[in-house]
Amino acid sequence: MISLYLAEDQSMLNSALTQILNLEDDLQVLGSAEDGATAWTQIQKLQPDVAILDIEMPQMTGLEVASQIQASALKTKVIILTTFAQSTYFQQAVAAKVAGYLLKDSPSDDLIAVIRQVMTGKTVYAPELVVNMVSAEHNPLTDREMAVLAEADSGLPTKQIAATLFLSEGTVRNYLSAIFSKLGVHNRLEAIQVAKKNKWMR
Amino acid sequence: MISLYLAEDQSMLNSALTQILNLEDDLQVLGSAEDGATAWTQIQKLQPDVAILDIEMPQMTGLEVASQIQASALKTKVIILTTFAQSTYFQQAVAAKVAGYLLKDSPSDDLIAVIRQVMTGKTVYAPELVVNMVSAEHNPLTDREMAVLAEADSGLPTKQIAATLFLSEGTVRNYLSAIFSKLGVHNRLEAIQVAKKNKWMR
DNA sequence: AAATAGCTGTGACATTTGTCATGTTGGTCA
DNA sequence: TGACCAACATGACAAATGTCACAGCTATTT
Repeated sequence: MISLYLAEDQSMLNSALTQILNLEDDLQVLGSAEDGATAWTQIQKLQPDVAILDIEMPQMTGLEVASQIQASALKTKVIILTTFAQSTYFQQAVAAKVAGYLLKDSPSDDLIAVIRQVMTGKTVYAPELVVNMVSAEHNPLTDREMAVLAEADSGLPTKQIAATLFLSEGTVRNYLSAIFSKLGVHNRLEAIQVAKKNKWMR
Repeated sequence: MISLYLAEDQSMLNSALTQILNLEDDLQVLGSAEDGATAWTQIQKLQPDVAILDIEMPQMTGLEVASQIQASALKTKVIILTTFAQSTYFQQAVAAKVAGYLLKDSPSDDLIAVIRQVMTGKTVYAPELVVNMVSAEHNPLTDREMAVLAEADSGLPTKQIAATLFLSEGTVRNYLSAIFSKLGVHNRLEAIQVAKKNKWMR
């Protein structure tokens, strides 16, 4: 019997998955949560064989919970279950040594299959991710440039950006100009869009 | 026996719901799709008692499918199942005379309950929506202003906006200026953010 | 030691953006 | 009919933004 814990903040999916997982003879859901913090507390208490974690949840992300599990050397194996194939998320997940990474864009039977596989010691990643990894454009912007762009994203004018980052206005304009030429655009709005499309910022 | 059709583009949820709905003695899922277009074709063919539709789907949104169903005078009742409580979506759904509007932020048992209720002729809306409706800020921008803002959102400079909307540059700047003063901001980026936060645009 | 890359700055300039006053036209509503 | 508002426009001005060239400083790499 494989014991499970499920953390997923979308109630509809949470309850539906809990039910179908419990239908399997060899699977048992010990509990479920709709936010990361309660999930982490419960996981420590229940010590399930496998924790199925969504990434974007209130209070604590699934990735944070995964890191905690790893840091505490629990025997619990982690499967990340998320919507998007963002390579940054995936990289963090690999860093936290998760046993599986599955997209919500796969049928529920896949989840069941993955659960059984990780219990045999295998590591299972959604194939979409590996493809995405290699083809992912790498961010040409420097840390400082990203910082400036992030401020610009909140709609601040040059003066405010300069103030919050302790730079001169000229420098901020220079950074923005450099960003534009690197990204092949001519204004802040477009630059932000390109950066978001490439998942360099959210 | 109540016959159902399910349109939901997230496979995980689609397959999980299909399974648990089929577990109920009085419910039967005739089929399911992951995009609006196939859903609409299938619904015409199968004529289910109830169609459960996600809104954001490839090819055709759930709201479009709902309108088609209404226009064709099918006996199929529609339940919209979606993530966010956006009042614009909700209003469109009401306009399309849907029988139910449920958030994914409710457990799957609620869905089952709602299915049975709409079959008795009731109309069921998630309570969160009614609350949201009254408290929702209404959009102070005119149609034309919205059109300009939409173009601005794609990062186009004034000249391009003017060209695509067949306006003079001055008019475009005027509209933007009017928008800013209505929204209490001073640049495009902020205006777009306010508009999106208030769900006036996506 | 030299080359490279990132970080910071200045100054000057052209262009774009935002503001304001003002006007015409057409539709709606009391 | 008169008041009002949306749509569209011009012109003029101030402010913000974007571009370019140039330069000094500090790490890191070769």
